[in-house]
Amino acid sequence: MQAIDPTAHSPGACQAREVLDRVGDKWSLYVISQLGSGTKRFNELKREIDGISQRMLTVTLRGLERDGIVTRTMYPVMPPRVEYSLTDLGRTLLETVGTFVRWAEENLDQIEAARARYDARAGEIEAFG
Amino acid sequence: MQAIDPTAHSPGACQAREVLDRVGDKWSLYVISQLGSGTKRFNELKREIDGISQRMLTVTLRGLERDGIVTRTMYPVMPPRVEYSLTDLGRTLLETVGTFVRWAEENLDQIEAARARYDARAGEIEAFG
DNA sequence: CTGTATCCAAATCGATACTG
DNA sequence: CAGTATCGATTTGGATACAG
Repeated sequence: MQAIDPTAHSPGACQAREVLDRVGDKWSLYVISQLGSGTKRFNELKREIDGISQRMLTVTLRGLERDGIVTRTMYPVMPPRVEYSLTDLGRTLLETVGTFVRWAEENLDQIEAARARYDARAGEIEAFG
Repeated sequence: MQAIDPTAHSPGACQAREVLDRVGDKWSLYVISQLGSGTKRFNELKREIDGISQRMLTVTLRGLERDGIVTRTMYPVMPPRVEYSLTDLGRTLLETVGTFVRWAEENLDQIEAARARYDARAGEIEAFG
């Protein structure tokens, strides 16, 4: 790929970081990934994304909605029903996120192994160095 | 893409998050992106990655080295010379990161527009709602 | 040049309690 | 059900000083 060159001060490269910060965080990645399989309700997402708190799901969904990546549809019934789904823009992002998540899954073993080697070496140095 | 299903408790899906956390953060993305154009020295990276502090560059590089994504080569000369480059694993990640960063750059305008709309609507509600 | 160590401020996040 | 509000703990990150 083309390396990003901040020295060029192209508006795109400088502001892209802000986008990556928002959309590249752990929970956003998982919300986008989950919404890839269709429209979901709030608690449905909460159940499916292991370990996310209500607060973080709310915050993440608001951010993605603000960025035009998910839509929020509220049905004024009792009890309330709110549905989330990807926008067109969100679906283009889904492709990218997908390859990223798959990369992580596919290379887990290699990374774990690398970590083990690194930690073992660090331990050695601490003990005998 | 395939949605991640934490309820399945597949070892890959559950631990992939840990990998994404490390490799998906802001600074890692930029370090990987920069190293895509070749081997770099510490201060070279620091200059090229706008806004990164010495501390965060060190922390980020250590993490990526631990995960087997970058190699660190130290030349015992005075003054010290340390070179960083991507491993084979790192180069496979570069592809993925590249599409991600490009997505952010290419869709910056759409996202900014969406944010402006969202914020305008929120302002309205605050003022007249 | 390439770091490490320390301190402190700010952001993040989870838990909990409460609301329409 | 789908949130909001608040609080305290943890994490993160920048600034600074120092070292091989």
